[in-house]
Amino acid sequence: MSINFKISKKSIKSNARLGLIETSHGVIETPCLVPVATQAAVKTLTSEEVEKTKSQILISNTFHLHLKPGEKIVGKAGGIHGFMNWKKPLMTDSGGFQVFSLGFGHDLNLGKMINPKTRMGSDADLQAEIKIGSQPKKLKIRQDGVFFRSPIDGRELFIGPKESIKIQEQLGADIIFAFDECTAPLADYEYTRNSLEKTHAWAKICLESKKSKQALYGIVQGGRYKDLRIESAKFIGSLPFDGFGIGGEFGDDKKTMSKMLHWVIKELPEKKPRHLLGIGKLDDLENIIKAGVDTFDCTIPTHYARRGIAFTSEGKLNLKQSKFLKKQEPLDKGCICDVCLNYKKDYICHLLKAGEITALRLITFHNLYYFNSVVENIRQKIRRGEI
RNA sequence: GCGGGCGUAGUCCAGCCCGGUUCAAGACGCCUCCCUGUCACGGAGGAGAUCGUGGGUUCAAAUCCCAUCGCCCGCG
Repeated sequence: MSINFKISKKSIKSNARLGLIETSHGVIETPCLVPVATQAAVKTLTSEEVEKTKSQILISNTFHLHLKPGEKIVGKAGGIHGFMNWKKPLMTDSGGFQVFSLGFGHDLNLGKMINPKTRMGSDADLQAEIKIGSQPKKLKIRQDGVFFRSPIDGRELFIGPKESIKIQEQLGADIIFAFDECTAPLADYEYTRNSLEKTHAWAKICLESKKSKQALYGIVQGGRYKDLRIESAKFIGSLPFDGFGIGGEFGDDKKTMSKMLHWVIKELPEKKPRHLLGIGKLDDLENIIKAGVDTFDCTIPTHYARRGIAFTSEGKLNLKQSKFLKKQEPLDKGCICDVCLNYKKDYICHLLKAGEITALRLITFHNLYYFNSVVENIRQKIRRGEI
């Protein structure tokens, strides 16, 4: 079966809504965080442990699994579900983000958000705008798809909409995404428009080439340009997708993000689920949900955990700081996750300083549980009509 | 007792032989910040030594000389 989306409540104070996404691997309560399992693993945790963090669905990556171990291996193992022993729903990202991250993102050393503090490039890079006709150094973006260079052995490989769908069909996630070009934040208007046209053409090809019963989400792009965002949302929204991803950049502050999401979400069909790709700092969650986002994936809880950062009701804590060696208290006083019930900051700080990977496991577990709890609370607030 | 080696930031150590744009480099550690469709052990920045001690040579010494203390290795 594909998926079935039911909206159980719509807020009158915002665009927030409560819903259920039914899949053949179970039901997801939305709004919902989608932890990232790029290579068919939430880094540091087993699938059983991830389940204990109240995670409902994971997102894996087409590009990475295609390279290693290859979709045939995963397919023979019963798809990603069987391969990683994850019994709940799954998504796969299409590889579209890698068009950006391995392309201009790599060249200009930038992330999806422009953050001048961390831009390490030369002044020329800082000024650079990506103009129409320009190509990333390591890959070729063509009308029919993208020539990548394998980060593993350097060989060239081609992924376009057909290829991405075919791979995703073998990977077997419940929800798959159309192949897109995630536009770089420094792309100028003309580049973004041109890129958008490719993403739109690819969206149609993805719909046409899909043979499975997996749910397929189209992806809205358009960069920071209002007319392009609206145009993209109207176009992608008019196609018979099962849901919609919203990709690309969203400014670097909450107001901009909300504003940009409103442009898009207003144009998308009310009755289909919306997934915000790659967004989800703790501070973003309530905003994006109020804007009408149903699901969103983000590496923040897991990635930051591996840098020793724990998210708590007191904010984010850098557990590597020596002061935590003196704290005999859980990461978060109010948290009832296995880690907070059993371990204290002093021990986790020690493990980090000693380079023990157990520290990363404990923080990853807590962060996921904490994020999922925060989202659960937001669902409660919507249910009670508070937001 | 004799001969040899060593003594530079919290740690390991570069520089000394050809004394002056290195009055001090690097690594680890420490501190702060950064990381939004993934990158465990990453990026940026910062604090920290006046070079064992005393004296001498010189315009100028961590770098040369003398003495002294401490440690190490051989020989007695």
